[in-house]
Amino acid sequence: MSAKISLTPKEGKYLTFMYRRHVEEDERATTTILAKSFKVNPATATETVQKLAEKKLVEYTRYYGAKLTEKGICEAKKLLRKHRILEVLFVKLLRYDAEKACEEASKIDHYCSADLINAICRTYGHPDTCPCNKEIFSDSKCRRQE
Amino acid sequence: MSAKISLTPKEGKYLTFMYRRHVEEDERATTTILAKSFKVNPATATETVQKLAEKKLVEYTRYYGAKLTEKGICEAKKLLRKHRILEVLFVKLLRYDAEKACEEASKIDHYCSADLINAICRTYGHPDTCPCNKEIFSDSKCRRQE
DNA sequence: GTAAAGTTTAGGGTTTACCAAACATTTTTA
DNA sequence: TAAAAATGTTTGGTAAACCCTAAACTTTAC
Repeated sequence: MSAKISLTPKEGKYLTFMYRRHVEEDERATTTILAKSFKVNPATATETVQKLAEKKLVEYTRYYGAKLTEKGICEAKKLLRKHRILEVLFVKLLRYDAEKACEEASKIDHYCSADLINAICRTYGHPDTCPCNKEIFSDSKCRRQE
Repeated sequence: MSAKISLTPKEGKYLTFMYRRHVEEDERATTTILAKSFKVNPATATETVQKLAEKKLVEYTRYYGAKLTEKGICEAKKLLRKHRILEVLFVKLLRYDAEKACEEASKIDHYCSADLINAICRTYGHPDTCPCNKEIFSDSKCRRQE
């Protein structure tokens, strides 16, 4: 049993943002980039990254930047799964366009239980990509409970 | 233009709880009842009710209890609409039972935009009751944007 | 090697949501 | 009806989540 990780909504947003950099770009996110992206003061970004480091979700090197740990990657994937399954729901059920789907998903993804997300996932036949063609990570509990 | 009301998640829960008492029972909610329902210290319930009173959402009389104002009823209905539309979604789309649907709806109702709720409402043909047969209040913007 | 750019620290601030203990009011009941 | 019991409020905290400015420090690029 690993200690349960409790993420705040904002921490979750940082994590998913960093995941994208991590896999799509050059591996690290500087606090300045984070600060600009989230429109906050650099000091605030530093603070949040340090919180994530305390929780062992990122490896943080002062003046250099941060990089997700295995644990961080795992959490980011869980969140991205939620986000992307919600996007699928909004596009398929409500005919939202990808952008609007993303916007609405962002408002609630953090608050949705894994159970709820899995139920949606099953309903749509375990989609493997979101409306903008990004991977939807799988959850071992999802197919098992069919 | 009336000043925009900003409700915290907890305030929203209090408001909807009080709405039920207001229409289904004896019109007032004492702080003790609220404290018991939300499993908090009576002092906390008093504090929250006072916040709602400041926002003119309830009429609060010390040592007696609180009653929703027109504005409070209006806000409560907006929240209950969100909650109940989500319940419909979870029951119809995911075959959740009413209780589980309620539980999951409670986690996200506060964060869902009126737009999203209306889109779901349209998809299900403007249902007028939730899975437990309670009224789903209408939103004038919902049918208009068909 | 120094100046500019980038980053962190220190010290605050606000809001939300709690609690315990002391106090005030209302209700009950003996 | 007066005192005890139940109810409700005030006071004075705590903690977490976000956010900021200003000053100090480190890196980088000339």
